[in-house]
Amino acid sequence: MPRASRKPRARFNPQTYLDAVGGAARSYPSGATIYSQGDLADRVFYLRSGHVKLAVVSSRGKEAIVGMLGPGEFFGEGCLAGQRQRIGMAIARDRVSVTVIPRRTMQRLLREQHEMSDLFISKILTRNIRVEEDLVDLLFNSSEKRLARALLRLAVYQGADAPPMVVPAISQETLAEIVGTTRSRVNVFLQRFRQLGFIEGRTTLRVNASLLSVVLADPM
Amino acid sequence: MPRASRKPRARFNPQTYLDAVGGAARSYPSGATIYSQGDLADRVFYLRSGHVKLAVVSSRGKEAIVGMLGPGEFFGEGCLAGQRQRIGMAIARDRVSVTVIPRRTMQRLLREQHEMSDLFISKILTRNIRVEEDLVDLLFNSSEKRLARALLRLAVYQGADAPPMVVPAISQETLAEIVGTTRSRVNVFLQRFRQLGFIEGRTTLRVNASLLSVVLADPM
DNA sequence: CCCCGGCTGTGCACTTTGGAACACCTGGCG
DNA sequence: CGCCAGGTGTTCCAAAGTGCACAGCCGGGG
Repeated sequence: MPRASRKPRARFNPQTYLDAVGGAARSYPSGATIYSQGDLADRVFYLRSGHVKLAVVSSRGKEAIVGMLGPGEFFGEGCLAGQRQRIGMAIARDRVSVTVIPRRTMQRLLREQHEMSDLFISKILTRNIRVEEDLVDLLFNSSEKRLARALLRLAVYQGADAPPMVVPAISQETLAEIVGTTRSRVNVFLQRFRQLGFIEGRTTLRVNASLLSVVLADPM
Repeated sequence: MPRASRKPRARFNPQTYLDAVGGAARSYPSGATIYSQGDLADRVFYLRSGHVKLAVVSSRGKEAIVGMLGPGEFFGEGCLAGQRQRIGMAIARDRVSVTVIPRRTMQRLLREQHEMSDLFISKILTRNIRVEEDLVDLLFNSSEKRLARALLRLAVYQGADAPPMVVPAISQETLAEIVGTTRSRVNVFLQRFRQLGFIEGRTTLRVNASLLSVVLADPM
């Protein structure tokens, strides 16, 4: 193989390798639980299509969202670091299809396929950075700013023409869990943003990114 | 080499490999800044001895501690995921010696040395889990519980005889930054813990682990 | 021996947040 | 057509947390 080329991983499809080692395809309907807290942790998942939320529930019922993943991401990788049980749960947010790789297979794959391990490391590091960002966000910013940040992150660029980005329908309840606060609070802030013209619409809301980011800049 | 043996990484010294690729040794006095926010991110550090704190400062001066590292850990690895600038700072907490590896060298090393990449992945995943724990801790628990948790984590087992573990001298200010609250608050809780007999001593404080963990179990 | 800086002990006013309660809308379904 | 479920708009109060101010303690250096 031409591994002397300068950027060998410009387009690399991990699926090929995962299939080659016999990774099992599986799919879940929206809302299905892929694994839950306490389950045996002995495989890694590769998210082929759809979206997955990673959440943890506290002893007193509250739920916190620690990650929202899209296609091409890995999850359940804690087992590679010696974790025996899942410390959180993975829930399908829409129709999801994954490839399941047993722990040892994944370990072997990471050793034997450079590109695979490159990709994996880079994904993990990126997730790591993301979680750290969330941590400092939580430490530094008020719920209002965190909500603004979350909205900006959730918003997707809708074609080249429309500047107002759009947040794919999400309940205030879920927003609250992402931001780490209560629904009533989210509601109040959303209202405020609406009145200031930062967002509009009810279920799927349109976001004026440049306006909304004013909230973040604001001293307090 | 006998790589057929079942547990090849039982004792694996990464330092050998780091030296082999020309990793530069460097050392810092206590309190020195290893890198700071905004610096060019083009190398990875391997912590040979001493302790390092990873912190982020907000636009309004507050400082948050996102990690406390000990010997054998990597840091500054964000650059492997395409980060151009350091998003936080690394400070030596005592006399520290590190090995510095340029980004590309590290990437090559990770591809070519299985054990290296095994080790690295496992370290990164562990850190990841740790940060996620902190995140949910912050979301679920009150400052009091977080402080209790932090104390338990900081405490080190002092020889086989003495059940009371010991927290290596640390200022209330730093504790506050770790826990994510204010010093006055930390002070109050420490006082409370003292009165309940959970801890004793002033500068380096002795911790009664089993008693202190009562705080964590407590409903509220 | 005294002063100074750094850490600790404490009180207090002000803000933010959580949690719960209640009315309202809207779409689906019998 | 009326009911129900699930999400939304709104309000309120007590609990938790922040920021600040000020006093005390303690060790080291002039």
